[in-house]
Amino acid sequence: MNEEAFSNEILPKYFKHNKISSFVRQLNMYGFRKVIVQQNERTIEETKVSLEFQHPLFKKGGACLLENIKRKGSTIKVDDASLYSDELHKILSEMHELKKMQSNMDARYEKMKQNYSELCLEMTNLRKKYCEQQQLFTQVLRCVLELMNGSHTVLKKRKRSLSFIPEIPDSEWDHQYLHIPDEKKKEAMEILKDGYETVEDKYKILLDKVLEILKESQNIISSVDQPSGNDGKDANVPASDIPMNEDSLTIQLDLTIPFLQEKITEESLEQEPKDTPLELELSPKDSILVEDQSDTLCDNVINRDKIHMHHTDKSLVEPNSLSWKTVNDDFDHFNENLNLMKNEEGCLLEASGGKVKHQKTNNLQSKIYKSEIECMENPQLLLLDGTSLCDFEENLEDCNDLLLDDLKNPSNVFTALNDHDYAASNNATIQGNIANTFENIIPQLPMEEASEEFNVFPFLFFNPTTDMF
Amino acid sequence: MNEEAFSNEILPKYFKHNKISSFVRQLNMYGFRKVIVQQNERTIEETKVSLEFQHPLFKKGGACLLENIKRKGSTIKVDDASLYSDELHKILSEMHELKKMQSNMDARYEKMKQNYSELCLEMTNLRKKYCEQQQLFTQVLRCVLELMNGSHTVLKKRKRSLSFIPEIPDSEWDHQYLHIPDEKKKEAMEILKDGYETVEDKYKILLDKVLEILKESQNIISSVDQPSGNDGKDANVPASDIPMNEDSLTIQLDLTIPFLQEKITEESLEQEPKDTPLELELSPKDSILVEDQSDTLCDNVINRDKIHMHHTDKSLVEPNSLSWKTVNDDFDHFNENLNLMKNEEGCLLEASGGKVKHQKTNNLQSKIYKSEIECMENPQLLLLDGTSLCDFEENLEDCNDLLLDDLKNPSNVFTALNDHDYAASNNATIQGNIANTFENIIPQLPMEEASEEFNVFPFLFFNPTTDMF
Amino acid sequence: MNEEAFSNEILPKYFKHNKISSFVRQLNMYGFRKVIVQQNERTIEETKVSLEFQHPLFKKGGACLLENIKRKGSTIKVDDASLYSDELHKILSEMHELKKMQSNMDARYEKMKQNYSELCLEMTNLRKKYCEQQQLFTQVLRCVLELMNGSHTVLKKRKRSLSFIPEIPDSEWDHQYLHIPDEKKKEAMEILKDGYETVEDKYKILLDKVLEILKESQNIISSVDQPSGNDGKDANVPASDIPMNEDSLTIQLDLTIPFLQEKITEESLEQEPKDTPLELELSPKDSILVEDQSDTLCDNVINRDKIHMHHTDKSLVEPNSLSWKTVNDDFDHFNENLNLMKNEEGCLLEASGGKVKHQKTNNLQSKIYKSEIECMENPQLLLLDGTSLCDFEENLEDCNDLLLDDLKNPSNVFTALNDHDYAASNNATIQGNIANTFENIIPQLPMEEASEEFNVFPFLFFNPTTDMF
DNA sequence: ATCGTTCTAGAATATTCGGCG
DNA sequence: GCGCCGAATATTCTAGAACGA
Repeated sequence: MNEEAFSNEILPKYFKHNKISSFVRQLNMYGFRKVIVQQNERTIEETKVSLEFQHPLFKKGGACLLENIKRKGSTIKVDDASLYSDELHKILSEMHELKKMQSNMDARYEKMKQNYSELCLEMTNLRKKYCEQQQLFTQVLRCVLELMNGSHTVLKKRKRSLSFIPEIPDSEWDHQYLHIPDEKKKEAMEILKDGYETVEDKYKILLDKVLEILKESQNIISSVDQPSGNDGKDANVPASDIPMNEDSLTIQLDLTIPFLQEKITEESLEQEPKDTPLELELSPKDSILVEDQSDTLCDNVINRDKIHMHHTDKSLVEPNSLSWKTVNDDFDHFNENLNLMKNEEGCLLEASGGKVKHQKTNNLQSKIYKSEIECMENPQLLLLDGTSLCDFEENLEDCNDLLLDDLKNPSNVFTALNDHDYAASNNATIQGNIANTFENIIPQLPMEEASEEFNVFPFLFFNPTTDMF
Repeated sequence: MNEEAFSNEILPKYFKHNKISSFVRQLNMYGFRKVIVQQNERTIEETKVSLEFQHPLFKKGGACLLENIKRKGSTIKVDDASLYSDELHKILSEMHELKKMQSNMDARYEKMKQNYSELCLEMTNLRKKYCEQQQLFTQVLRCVLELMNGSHTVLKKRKRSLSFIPEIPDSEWDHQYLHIPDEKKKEAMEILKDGYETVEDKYKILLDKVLEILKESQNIISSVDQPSGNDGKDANVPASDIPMNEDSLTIQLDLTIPFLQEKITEESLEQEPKDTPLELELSPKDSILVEDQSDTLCDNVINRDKIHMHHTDKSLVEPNSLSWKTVNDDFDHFNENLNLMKNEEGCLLEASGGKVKHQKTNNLQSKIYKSEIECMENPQLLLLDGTSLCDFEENLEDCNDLLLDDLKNPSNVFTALNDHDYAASNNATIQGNIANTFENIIPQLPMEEASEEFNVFPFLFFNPTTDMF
Repeated sequence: MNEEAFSNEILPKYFKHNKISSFVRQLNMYGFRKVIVQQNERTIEETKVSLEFQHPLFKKGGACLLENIKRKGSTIKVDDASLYSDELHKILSEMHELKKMQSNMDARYEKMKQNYSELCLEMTNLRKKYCEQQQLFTQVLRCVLELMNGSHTVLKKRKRSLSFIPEIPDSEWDHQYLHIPDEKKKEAMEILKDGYETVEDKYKILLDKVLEILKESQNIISSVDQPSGNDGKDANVPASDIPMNEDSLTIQLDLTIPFLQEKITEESLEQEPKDTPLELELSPKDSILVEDQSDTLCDNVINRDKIHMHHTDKSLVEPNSLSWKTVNDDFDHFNENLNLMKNEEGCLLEASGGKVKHQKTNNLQSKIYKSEIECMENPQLLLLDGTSLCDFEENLEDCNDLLLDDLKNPSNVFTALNDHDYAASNNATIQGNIANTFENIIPQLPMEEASEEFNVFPFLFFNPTTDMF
């Protein structure tokens, strides 16, 4: 009741202080609570000095319970704030992780896309090459077949017109080649056929002549019985009226066999020098292949590819641009028709942004205050601007457009191919992600020496650099 | 009833004030409401001093209910807490969602990457095959051309050296080939010509011999009968002035024509059995097609593919490593030069990170509470870093551009290409994306039976397993 | 100094209470702080009752400063709230960002996947084409080799049967070819050899006959001088001992030549109509190509492609459907075997939903206030349907599986094709959307007329429309 | 590391004022 | 003008925090 007396006299007996506040603090710390008495029950005087505390375990005669009166641990309250804070931090860290993962995925996606593009390039290249090869193959086949057919045709024509006189063959040949019109690519076959037919024609001519000679000889023989003098008639038949004896035949056979051997030897000798450079060129290729199996794929691939394309494209002849011309006089200027065209292209990138708007509603107050509607009600508007998610397809379309653009290029396929590769590598260099390395095997074989006198395939041109037609 | 007395005497007993308004405020705070009486029912006096409040739980004899009369308010804090809690939980759940999505995307990406790698491998394989094929083709062409050229060269050399009766054949050849234009690379033709010329050489040798024999015989005849000297004039014209008797001629013609027919017949007969196995080979293939329509695609496809690749790659001969040698003495060791080289490559993927910054503004509270600045004002800056979203399309664009470019090429990229385009457009029409369909032309022909005795192409080796060269 | 007096007399004058603690609270609330004096500087008495507070703006004569002494607002709470709110909003906005990015990535991934699938299709097509080409090439090679071999074989047979002075050349040939080792498939060479040998055979026959005739004539001559009768010894030499007269010979030649001429005429006439349509088909194609260089790529390309496909596919010869028949009599009905087959398929994607539940408990209040259960509990349910993001991989996997399946298929390429189709259809059945359409055009073209006398490539047929074999 | 002491702050309620309908 | 409420402040009790024992 007497606050001052208590603080000054009693408190120092048990505590190091004489402050009621400190004592109250300890009471609170141990769970004691102030007893609030109704003022009406007491006098104003009493009210003033009310200083009464209570504890559920602090009862008269309950000494044993006192041991359960324990000091309140600290920091329990910290839980709340720290809890929220903890959760927030957790969330924030998770968010960070998610962001990292997303950016990671983005980067990977980019790499993937780049790789995909490169693969598309590869595919396009390969398709082009395939088409070229197919064309080439087709042309070669046509040539061969036409050759076969041509010889056959010639043979037939011969039979009709020539009968005996061989002048016609010449005109026939001319006729044959000059009149073979339109089929841009039948010449090959015809040439081959002509080849056969030529020999066959000669065979027939020989037969004719032999027959003539035989007739003649028979006539002579008969003319031995009854001599006749019609030798001069057959101008086109090589006169072989000189009799042969067996020895001459033997000699000739001896001649023939060496000839074959000689021919084989010649070919062998000629072949070797050709093959040797071929081998020589192959070895660097192999070395390239070996050294290309390095780890840094990107640049290697790009550079190698460039080189490769350079090789191939520049050296490969565009079959379509070639026309077969029958050159009678001079074979030295076959190369004049070569054309090498190039086209270059680029890429374009663009990006647009987006934004997100949002609001928040707090209508909890209304829930809490029973009868009060004053509490604010904040209807929220959460605008998710999803447009940024749109327009993703455009790029793809653009991509396709580029592709189509490439195809529309009126220039030949080679140029497009090279340009393309260059652009691709360029792109790779710029964007920096090279994931895939393709092996570009670019065999290079020595160029075959053109012989002055020989037949040219109508549509085939040999590329000495790539050793390909 | 007595307002003044109440405020001055009663209120201070229970409160620290003596204001009725404060007391009313407390009444309101605890849910008490003023009882409004109709004015007409009371006197003006009564109206003035009406000071009556009521509460649903404040009833006579309902002391127990009083504990349920609770103070309103102080809810703001609680509101906040629960609100935050709610939001936190929302955020956490969303976070979970995002994590799930990301892991999902990661998995998909990994699969995609795997698929892409496989596709890369495919592409590499195909490119290698293409190169091999191209090389093979080139070598074959070279062989053929060299063959032609070789025979031609031989022929010419012969003609130049022998030049016996050479007028007609020479003029013929010259004329014929001089009209063939100026191909830079005439080797092919020369090779073919060589082949022909070989036979032609024989023909010429035969001719020579025949002429010699004829001359001899004529000499004999003339020496028998009446020696004449005008036979040697027409050196190149086979003299047929020698009469023949009917029998010999008839016999010869009979021999010749049947021979040709016989030959044809032989071929026809030989050909048929070839075709029959062709049919036989096709039928099992069809059965395979039928049975291949199994459900478990993945493993089947993979295994089959592996096997297939195994076939092809191992069986294909590396053309470059082959050199053609004309072996005169021993042909048994042609295979020693075979080399099979393989190169393998892979893909690499990498990813880099990015980040997004953003802030948010919440100024709604300020709008609601008129004059109070307590309400939070959270100026926020929401930065959408869109760059991470940018530049995604470039690669795809490039890629697709290449592809489309390829397709658009007006040049004769071949039917296959066009077919492709057609399919692509069709697909595009359906799905709106470009899906390309290629035309699959897969010719299969029966294997020819190998004859025991035949010439081997210098660079070609046949793989019995794959039925390919 | 006098605590009790102060509280009982002064405080009530200015406050509604008389408690020093309340006053101190207010002092603290307005920023006043207790002045702590060193105990050694004061007496114990002083220490006991030290009750001194200070404020930086509470100075003597500084009345004007007092207005700056402000109550510490209940701002802590607001601060907290806004802080949390801020963080929450940040988190929410970031969440939105992440979601956007994820959906973005999803979209891109889908595009990528689609592109990849298309690329896979491309790859498959190209591979198939490659195989076709390879097969074609192989077959052509086989044909050529067989041709060579065939002629050789024929020659050999001839030689064996005729063997008139041919020993040396034959042995040469034999030696040359017999020692060529074990190439399992020498048909190509044999075919070529056959070609040569055919002529060579004729040459040899001619030689034989010439020799016979010469012998005969010599015999005649000798018989003129000294008749002898040893003609019948050579059984393998066609007997030509029956004399002929000139007329019979002439007649026979007349017969022979018209036959050949007739054949030539037939071929020429037949050839031309073939070539003409070829040209006619080519010209429109070219025009199409030219006009395809328009800007609107997609549709143009598509249409062109359709047209082109029409061309190519219908005109390309299906090798499998062709069997080589040596038709001697009628070549007019080869076209009847044309077949055009197409298959279309697609893929389907679908997504299903799911949900996530979670709750959170907030019992912080209970922790703080020992006996109070005021703490709120706000169970929440947050449903996020994330399952829609699942199952994306299936498509890609299917795609790759198809591809790999295709490649691995040990069976021929046709099976791969079929499997592919099957897989595609299967896929479509499972996933239900039509994504990819394959066009399988298997063109069948008429067979070329085989001429009776002239070697036809056994498996190759020329397509005049596409100008390809 | 716990507890005690002291000062300060939190928390709930109380008082007062002003405003809105 | 009245009833009710929001808001600021006041009062009281309790708790946090720093420092020392």
